[in-house]
Parts: sequence; structure tokens; C-alpha cells
Amino acid sequence: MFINRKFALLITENITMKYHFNEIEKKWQDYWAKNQTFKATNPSSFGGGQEEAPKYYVLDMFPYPSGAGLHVGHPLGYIASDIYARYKRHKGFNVLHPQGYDSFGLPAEQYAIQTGQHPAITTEENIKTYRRQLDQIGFSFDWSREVRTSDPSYYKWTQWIFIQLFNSWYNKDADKAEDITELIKRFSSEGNTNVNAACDDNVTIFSAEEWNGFSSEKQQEILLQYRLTYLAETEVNWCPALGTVLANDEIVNGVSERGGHPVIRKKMTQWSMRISAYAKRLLQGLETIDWPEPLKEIQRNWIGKSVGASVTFNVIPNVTLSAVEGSHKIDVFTTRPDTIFGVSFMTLAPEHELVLQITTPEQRAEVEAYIEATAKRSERDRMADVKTISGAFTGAYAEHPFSKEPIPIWIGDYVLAGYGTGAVMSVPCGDQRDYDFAQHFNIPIPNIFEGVDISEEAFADKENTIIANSDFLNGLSYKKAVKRAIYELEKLGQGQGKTNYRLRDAVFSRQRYWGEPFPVYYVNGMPQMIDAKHLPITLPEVEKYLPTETGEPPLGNAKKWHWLQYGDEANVVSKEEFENSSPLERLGGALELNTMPGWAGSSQYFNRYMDPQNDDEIFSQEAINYWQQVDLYIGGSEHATGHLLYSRFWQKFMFDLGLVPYDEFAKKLINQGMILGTSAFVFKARPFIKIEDRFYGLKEFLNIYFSIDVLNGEEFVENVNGTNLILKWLDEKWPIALEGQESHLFDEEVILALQIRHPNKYDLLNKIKNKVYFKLYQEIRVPVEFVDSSDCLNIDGLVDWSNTQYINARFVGNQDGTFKVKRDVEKMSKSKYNVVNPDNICEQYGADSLRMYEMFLGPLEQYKPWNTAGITGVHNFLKKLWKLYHQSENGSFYVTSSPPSEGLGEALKTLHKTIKKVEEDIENFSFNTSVSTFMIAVNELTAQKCTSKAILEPLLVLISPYAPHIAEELWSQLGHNESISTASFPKFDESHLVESTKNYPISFNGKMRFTMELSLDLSKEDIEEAVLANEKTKEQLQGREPKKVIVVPGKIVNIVG
RNA sequence: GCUGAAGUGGUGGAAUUGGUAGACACGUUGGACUUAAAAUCCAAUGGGCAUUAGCCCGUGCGGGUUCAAGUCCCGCCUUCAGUACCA
Repeated sequence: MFINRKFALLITENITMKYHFNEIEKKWQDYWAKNQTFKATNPSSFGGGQEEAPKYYVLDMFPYPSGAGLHVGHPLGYIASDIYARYKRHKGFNVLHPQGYDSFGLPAEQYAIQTGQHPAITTEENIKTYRRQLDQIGFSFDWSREVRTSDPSYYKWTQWIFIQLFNSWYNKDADKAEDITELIKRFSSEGNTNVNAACDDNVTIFSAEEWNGFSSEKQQEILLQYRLTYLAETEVNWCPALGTVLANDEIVNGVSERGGHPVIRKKMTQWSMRISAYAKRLLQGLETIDWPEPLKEIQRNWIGKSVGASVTFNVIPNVTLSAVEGSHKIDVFTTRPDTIFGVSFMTLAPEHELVLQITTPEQRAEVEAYIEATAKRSERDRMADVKTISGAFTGAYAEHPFSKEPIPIWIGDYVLAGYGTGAVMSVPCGDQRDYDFAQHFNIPIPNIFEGVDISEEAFADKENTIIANSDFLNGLSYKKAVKRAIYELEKLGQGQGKTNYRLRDAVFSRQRYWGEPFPVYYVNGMPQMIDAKHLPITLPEVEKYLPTETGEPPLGNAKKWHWLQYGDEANVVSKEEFENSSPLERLGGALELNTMPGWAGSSQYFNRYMDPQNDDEIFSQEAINYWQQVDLYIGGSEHATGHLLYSRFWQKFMFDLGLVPYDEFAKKLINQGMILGTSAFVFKARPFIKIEDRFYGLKEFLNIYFSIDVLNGEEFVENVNGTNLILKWLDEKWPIALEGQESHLFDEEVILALQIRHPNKYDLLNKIKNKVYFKLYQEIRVPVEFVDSSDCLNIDGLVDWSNTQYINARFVGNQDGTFKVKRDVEKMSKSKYNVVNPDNICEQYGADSLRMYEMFLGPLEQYKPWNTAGITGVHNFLKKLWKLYHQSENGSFYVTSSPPSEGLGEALKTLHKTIKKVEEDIENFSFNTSVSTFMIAVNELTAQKCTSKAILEPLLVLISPYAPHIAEELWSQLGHNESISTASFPKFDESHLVESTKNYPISFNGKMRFTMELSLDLSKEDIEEAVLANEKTKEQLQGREPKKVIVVPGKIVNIVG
């Protein structure tokens, strides 16, 4: 303790002299929090003649607060968006830059199942960690607007939107969602014949009279087929042992990834979202938004638009079947109606509903066996196995719409029940799958392409297609033939042009506890929405977070989970309480047991930030009309088909409802690349002994680890240190009596070779002295914190850290005593020991260094490896920056307000060059190059010994978005009382960059040889003359006459000759 | 297979409309300061030949356009990512 006083004294003396980043950063983070520096103003607060500032909305994809906390890869996007947000504030914008948590999710629930701890508690703890970590990096978030998806005051509105979706249907004529009451009106006045809606495939036609005659339940059932969210039987992957539904990627080889339990396909009643209604608009909308092309492409593929025709084939009635059973139609969708004359068979999915009806008695056994065999195969199996061709003939035939020829109908599992109509017209000459199928089953392959050989494979090239052997389509190109075929089909009443989308409706139910409850109760099996005024319906307490014994979702464990309502009075009660209540004027019933999926809460949060505390509306119209939409959204591309597609869907829905002014929620989106870890490896080696040119391995061997430059890819390596280790070890372990004892050390052959001839220990050790070799056995990862900037391993640190693995280990390194590891770039993860924690970086180098270094690593969108060693570069830069403002003799703050007349020109040039470049860089999201620019500027100003306030003050504003803490500190030392975030961005002045001369590169045949300083006033001719007169030019030409001289004034001179 | 992105020193990367390739850093080597270490500062650093000037080769590979190509065009190779029996 006695040194501390002296030490403390030293610090106080130096506080203004040295760059004490820890103190500075703490100070300003506290200041920002206390003064609410980054609070965004809503229009309602402008008032009092305050002018309405232009708005800018910068948003990060909000995090799931995991227990592991943040690693250095996570904040990359947040830093970029923070720089942009701070920049926009300097540019005079009212910036909305909020943050929150996507706090419902599986890990918390899994943890709850294991420990019994309520997910809300662990989530709260995790959020605290996240908040602390985010705060220490110095983000300019407006925390007063924080939202959490698991907060009832937030998920109230998630439930509210669900109700709106339930109360809506999609009118294809108006091409928008409309209130369900409109649909009910039309049903009761005209039935559903003329209703053009996005609905289930199997709706039955009814008249107004029929509708009005239906029971209430029947009417509700029909309406479910039209609602934008609906209950439907869906096939799911059910794992009985785990009691839950699994996603496709949770199943490996037909069994659950966790535990290896069998998985069956099961039909379950689930909520679904009719996102398919929006397929067309989701696709078209992509044209209007500035999102990365690869991301748009992923969404386009996911939506999967294909243009073609639907064709109806009549099944030829089979004499053995009755007339009713015999008349069937098969609808197919094809993108190639031009190839209709190439059809030589049809293929139905084995699950197709017509299969059993049309199968002839003779084929029945074979077809049923095939159906059974396919049902056993998981979807994943079927997808993975593309090579095996299988199928069965139904015995039935369809009639070709034009040629009236009979076409055999097959079933095959290469046709998917879930896509199109689950049936295809097979054109083997034009589709490789059809071709393979036809070949396998000896079905004819008629050629309908002019001048094309199809003896080897199908011909699928649309561009070069000329149709032949096709009646009225002969000689036509693909495009013309398609049009003509559709025209003829329509004339026949057996088809029409059609656009198909791959996009499926999204299942919205999860058998989980930790998610939003549905605002739904059931009466006679029919779902009823709870009135919005009773929201939120909060998650009930349960004793266990597992499914019930009867296989119900975890909410089935809740003691109180019935809705009971009389008039405005409503409560969640127990089953008994409900059953004992008076049925008179009672509303209610059992509440929904499923919860909503992870993407429910994240599909509208960006709008809620605009007015997050509003308890009466999801957001006020005033707020949404002011903030409008996200101007810049930054996040990972892994959300391309999840969050980003569903959010666009909900936003379009809310647009249809007139709630939001734009039907796209984010104008511009940037995908930040991932920061990868640099793993470190040591080489575990196995010793061998070489006897008569053969290598014999030691059966049991030491924990020996080699440095990369000792053991690098070589087959067998000799090493003195290693050999000594082995000999010493053998010496210690060698039993006094040899016979039979050493067998655990060597392979048997070695024993045979040695035993007889060398019964004496020392004799043997001597004998093998020069014959010990090492071979790489395993590359083992070591924690990167024990590796320094030169890839040298801190062996003591590693041994101290490990409990067992390295306790008795030997490390064989270089002669100079260092031990180098192998480095490899991999995804950052705990199991790879390559995670770098931002806490340590902030402590050691400061948040400003972390922020700058993350940007300095490379372009934002790019994947790039993290290497802590490099951070000293930006850290040194910040120290130099600090020094630039502390140039007095004793190192204290020194800035002159009256600049020396001499030298200011150079400094102004440096400043304005920097302003220009940094502004361009930020606008282009090229943050890495800005950091270099700052380095150059500070290097130049330091060399110029610049102390002028006129230069150093604006420079701080430029740097402040990147390194806000140091900028605030120096700003206050300059005498400012307000945060630097209120300062306006310096104005670029071209006049300071005007040059009178240019150092021209002089090239010969395109190769630069030397440079020449020439006035920029010179004409082309003057330049040419000056260059040709130069001694060096003559030297280069060596007497040759230049054929041509290219002069680009201000750029370059090139001499050809 | 299809779709998309990218290949530049030992490493991360720069070169914005074709005009001095390798900015800015890391690392490495040498030097200064120090009893020493750290910190700091200075110098060198694409490869090769010469070691003084200088010369040759160099942006995945092979061609082409051009006075001039990392950048534009054609053909390939490799890596990464997404996706997959989509009719």
C-alpha cells in the first residue's frame, strides 16, 4: 500500500499530460448517461417555436441476450451504425438510434428446463451483462426507448397485430388486406363465387343462401380459410421422446440431433401466417429498397416465382371403375407449356390425393407398397438422395389435351406434394429428371426439338429452342410457342397462364414456454380472439417448462390458463373456476397452449421504437409520420429469409391497414461481415524409433507438444530436445527386469526387434539415441490469450490455466527458447478457444481503440479475421493524437488560438484533405479508410508541429464519431462546456487544396520511370517540351525518337518509343 | 448442379471515373535511449539480379482491347457463402 500514494500523486500530476483512456472513457460515458445526450426528440416535444429538425433513423438488428455475453465480433455493426449516427448528428439531424433485446428464445428455456430457474430471471441477468458491455464501448444509443420482446408492455402489441391479422383477409382484386367484416358482408350477399382472395386451396363454393344457412361454427371454419392468420393441420417433425416439434435442421439421419430419438411426421393443428398472399408484393418491393444484392437474391429464390401455365389433364375412365370414380382431372403447373407435345407420361407425388382413386386393381399392391416406402423416408432423406430413381405405375392413363393420346400416370417421390399441385406433366426430352425417370422405367422419350440430339440427356436450353413434332407449335421459338400453347389451352378450357410461387405459409405455433402467448381462447374447438382492451395476455407461471405428460405444450402445465369474461370484466382463471362459473353471458374457454415463434417479436420492433412507451396505440400517427421508416439498418445476412422477410410481410400488412406510411420498413440495409477468430494450434507429436529403416511407434507416449517451426508438415522429424526427453523418460520408466514389462511402451514388433538383442537398458538407450523421430499426431487448439503478437506461446500461462491437460506436458520449441504456434482463421467460438472478449480490450486499450480497430480491420461487409496484436497500431495513433494537443514542454495541454502565420497553409491543407476524405468515406460506409486518413493527418500535423486551434478544433469533430471519448475530453480541454456531439461537422473548403505544381509521373511505354515537378499552368505542349528536354528522358530513350507522347495535364505523361 | 461474392507482400488491407500498385497498420530486421526491460523514437522491409547508380519480374491463370489494365472484355482455375428433386 505504501507505494500507492506516490503512484496516485503521479497520476494526478499527469492526468492532463498522459492519455488515461480508462478514466476518460468512464467520465464521458457517465456524462452522456446523466445528460441524456443522445435522446432523440419526437415531434410532440418540439413545441415552443422549436424548428422541426430533419430526421434520421439508424437501427441495428437487436441482439438475443445470450449467457455468453459479447465477443469482439458482435459490436462490429453497432460501431459502424454508431459512427454513422454520430456523424448525422454533427450534420444537424435529429437522429433516432435505439437499442433493445430480442429476449424470448430457446436457450433461456433450455436453461430453465435444466435448472428450474425462470427464464425471465436468467434473461434479466444476461441483459445486464449485455448492457454493461455495450455501455463500455460508448454507443450513442437512446436507451430511454429500449424495448424487450419478452416485456408484456411490448408483447401486448405483438398480440395486437396477431388479432389484426386474424381479422383480415387478402383481396386479390384490390391487391391488399381488408377487414374480415367486408368478406362476411359479401358472403351473406353473394356467396364466395366471385371472391378473389388469397385462401386455402380446397375452399368449397357456396351461395349467399347457403352461407346464411350455415351454423356459426361452419361459418367460422370457412372464414379460417381466408384469414391472414389461420389454424390449419400442418405436417411437422414430431419427436415423442422430447415432446416437441423439431425444425428440419434439428434432425440428423431421421433421428433428433439431441439424444438421437426417433422423429415422426405428424399432423398437428397449428397457427399459420398467410405470407403467401404477399408473395408478389414481397418480390416487387425488393426493387424499391437499397439492400445488398446477394440478400435480395436469397429472398427472390425463397419467394421463387415461376411463370408458366396450369394445364388440366382428364383421366381416361377405367372400365373396371364406376363412372363416378372414373372421371377425374389432374391439374399440373408447368413452366414449359411449349413442350406439351413432348409429354410421354405424368407423375404424381405419392401423397397426391388422387393416387389411390385412379390406381387400377392390378397395380394397387405395387402402388401401396411404394407409398408406404416413401412415407418412411424423412423429407431430408428424400432431398439428400437425388440419385436413386424410384416410382410406380398406377395403371391409369390421362388424355393428352391436344393429341388425345393416352398418357400413363406414374407416381414418383421426385415430385413434391407441397409444391404446385403435386403433379407434373413429364417431358423427358426437356427435363433431366423426367428424362432419368423415363429411361429408368423404359418410357418413350419423344423428341420435340428441331436439330437437337437427346440420346444422351435432356435439352433444357430455352434460348435455342425451336419446337418440332408439335402440331401447331412447329417451328416456333420458346417464347412464341409458350404464348400459342396457352392460347390453345384456354380455347380448349383446359388451361391458362399462371404464375406460381414457392413461398409457403409460415407456421406460427411453437410448443414452447418462453414466447408470446396467443390472445386466443377456444369455444367448441373454434379459436376466439380476446378483445384488444384486455391485452396483454401475460405468460402464466408453470412448475415445469417441459411438455405435459399428455404431450401438450408447456403452457399445459399452467394451473390458471382459462379465459373468463363477463362484459368488461375479464380474468385468467383455473379450469375448475371456469367450469364452476355461471354460463350466463359468459365469454371464455381454454386459452391457447402454443406460443409464438422467435420472429414474432422482431417483426415490428423498428416501428415501436418510434413511440415505445405508448400504451394506447402501437405507435402514434404523429410519431410514425415523422420517423417514417428506418433510413439505415445494419445486421447480419443470416436473417435473410427469417426476420427480414417476415418483417417486410408485417410492414406491408400494416401499410394495408393504413398504419404506416411506407410498405417497406428499411430504406437501406447493410450486412456487416463476420469477424473471425485466429485460432492457435500446438502440435501434439508421437515419438517413433527407427530400426533398420522402419519406424516403430511408442505405444504409450508423453504429452509432447511441438512448436510449428520444429514440426511443420514434415513426415518424421529428428529433434535433439525431443530425443532427450524421450530418452530421459525411457530411462525413468524402464523396468529393472526387461522381460515382459516394456510391452506397454512399444508396439510388438519393436519389442521383438529390441528385446533379444538389447537386454541391457543402457545398451538399448544408447542404441536408439540417434533414432528417435517425431510425427504430427494431432493439432491442438490453445487459448489465444496465451499467444503474443509474434505467435509465441506463453507456456507457463497455458499450464497454469489448464487443470489437467498440460500439467505434465513437455513443450519442444526453438533454440532461443520461444515456442511458436500455428495460426488459422476460423469462426469465433468458445469451443475453438479463439474468442476475444471486448471487456479485456477495453480495459487494456480502451473503447476508442476497440472502436477504431474494429473499423480499421477492413470493409464493413467483408469477413475478416481478428488479431488482437494489430490493435497497438490504432492505440498508438490515439496516443499520438493526444500528444498533438499536449505539445507544451512538460506535456500539458497546449493549443494556440492565434496561429503562427507560417506553416498554417500546410496544416489547412492537411485538415481539408481530411475533411473531404472522411466525409466521402462515411457517406460510402468505408470506415476503414477513414481511420487511415486520420493516421495520415495526425502524422502530418505532428511533423508540422501544429498547435493551432483553427486546425485542431475541427479535427476533433471529424474524429469524434470514431473515437468519441478522447474527442469529448480534448473538446472540453479546448474550453467547451457542451458535448462535442452538438458541434457541427466542419465545412470542406476546396480553396485550401489548390496546388500550383504537380509531381508528374513520367512513364515510358506505360511504365513509370521517374517523376518531374511541373507547374499546373503549363499547356500540353509546354509539358511535352519540358519532359523531352529532361536529362533522364534522354537517358531512357537512349537516342531513340519517341513515336508518341501522351500528356494528360494534372495526371501523367507517357512516352511511347 | 444453380445463384451470389471474392482472389493484391509474411499478415489485415489501400489504390473512388483505366493514369506513380502495395497507402495506413501489424509483423520482421537493424539502430537510438536504458544497468536492463518495457515504453518511446529513427531507418529498412513485394520478389530477384546487382548492392553505387541501375535492371528485370510482379495484383489467381491464359488471351484480348488501350499510349496506359489490379481496374474494361473473353475463356478458365481456386476459395467462401447461400440454395437445392421448385416441374
